[in-house]
Amino acid sequence: MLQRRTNLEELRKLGVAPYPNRFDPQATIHEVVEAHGARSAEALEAGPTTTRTAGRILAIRSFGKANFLVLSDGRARIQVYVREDSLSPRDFRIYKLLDFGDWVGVEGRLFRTKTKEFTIWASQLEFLAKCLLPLPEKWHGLTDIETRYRQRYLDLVVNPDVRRVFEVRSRVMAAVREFLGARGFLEVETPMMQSIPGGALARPFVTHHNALDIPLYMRVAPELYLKRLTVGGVERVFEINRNFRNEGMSAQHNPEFTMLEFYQAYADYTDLMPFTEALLADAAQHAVGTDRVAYGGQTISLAPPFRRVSLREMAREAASARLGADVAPEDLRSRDKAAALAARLHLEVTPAMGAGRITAAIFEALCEDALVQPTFVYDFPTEVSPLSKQKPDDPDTVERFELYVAGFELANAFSELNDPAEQQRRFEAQLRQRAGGDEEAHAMDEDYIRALEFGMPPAAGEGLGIDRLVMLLTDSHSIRDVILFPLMRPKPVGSGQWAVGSGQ
RNA sequence: GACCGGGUAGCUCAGUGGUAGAGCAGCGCACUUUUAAUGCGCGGGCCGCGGGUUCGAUCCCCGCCCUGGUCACCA
Repeated sequence: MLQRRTNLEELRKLGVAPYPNRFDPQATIHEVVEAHGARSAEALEAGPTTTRTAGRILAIRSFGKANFLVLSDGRARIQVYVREDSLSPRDFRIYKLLDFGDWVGVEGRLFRTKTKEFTIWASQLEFLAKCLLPLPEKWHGLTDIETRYRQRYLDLVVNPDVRRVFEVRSRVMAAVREFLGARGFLEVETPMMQSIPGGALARPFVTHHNALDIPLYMRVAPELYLKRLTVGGVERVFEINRNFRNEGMSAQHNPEFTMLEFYQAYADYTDLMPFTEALLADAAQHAVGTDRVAYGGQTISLAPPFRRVSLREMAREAASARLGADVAPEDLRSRDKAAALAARLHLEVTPAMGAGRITAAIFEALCEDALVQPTFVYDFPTEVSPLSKQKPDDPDTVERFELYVAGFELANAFSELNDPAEQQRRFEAQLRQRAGGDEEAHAMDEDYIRALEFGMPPAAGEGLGIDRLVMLLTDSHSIRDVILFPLMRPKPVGSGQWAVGSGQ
């Protein structure tokens, strides 16, 4: 470390700016490799090509008069051949002061070494920035998971696969926007700070606005605002942005996560199933070039159509299988019978839980993990779906589905409840659950009721977890692997320790 | 929140109740096409923090902090 500072001072003495303001590359390293990396030694000899590029030094190999640098632009790497008699005395003195991790620009002719390595024969060297701290070791790299998340920049420097994950993520976002835009959906941004958090059953983060002296909540979902927009006549609308939920963290849960929500007027939940299939197949095709993805040693096919099963039927079958006895559909309809069934399955049931919540709990406990290939689980109990529309012939059931893939929930969609009186009753039921100790129960939102009273067209809406989709497409098994700066407990930058992540 | 594992050099990791170890990285020298370069030499540590047991603790005991995984809740 001291040596690096000494080298920086030596550069200054040479009149070399250790942090110059700009450099003019002709091409990125990635572009140079793309354009010329396949050319043979003879071809490079016959048609000499000079290039000018820049990157971070990932290796220095010195052999007396023959010296090699490996530069990276974060996407590709290229070797640079440095010899004293090809450079000006100034540039060679710069070379002697380089450290692993420094940023440099080079200009030179492309060729292949005796070992066929594609290489730039440096004729000019520009110093671009000093790396004062040692980078992780080149062979084992950076494997400490905590440091990888806290100091993602080091992870990106040393682990090339990490860059790929975030390139996939970027393409997923672009493909989703393109898909929806092409179908007439308007992208909007709605409040992330809300005075009444709503649209999902979850505990919010609380903050405070000083000038208004009011509490504000970080949104748990954009749902109620997007539906207000359908009231306003925006027939197709979507938002991709962060939601915040003040709950536990796990391999599938980060306190802030990115969700796509979209709403389509005049449609119901059955319309969204083929729509979702097409959206996912398209996103996969654009992001990774295939709709068959490897995940945890299994192959998951995102090719339509996906399997469809009713939630009650799945819960009933799974309970029957677990108990080795036939469970009748009625056993999930009455509260007493459902509670007795849950007890036999060793599931915890609170007094506030009705037959619907118990059925959902049975499904989650027994069925979720087994849903590896994409599966639409449809027809949820009304009790766990305060914003969904009931089936015309069955008021205890709503028109709702969740899409499960690889054992986790990827999307949640339903025919939107647009009857203000019924919505009022649902909110009141939620308030009773809240009074019964359920902190995730939905709050009353009178302005939302009023909006519905102005008339919301029939519509179907869906939320889709972008982080989880990226996990699926990149074979990532922790949500932290697809979020650049996942939340970490703040940690001081101690002696010898590196810096902190987003928890700072 | 519960359970299991981890915290030793910049990085990756060994290790022991009695002066703290390796590889890589760093520094010096040699070397004109190497690529985990090689060879020789040299530096480098509150062994997570606090207490206890002990003549003596990095090691044993207790507590705490941080962290990875699993489970519970959630998308």
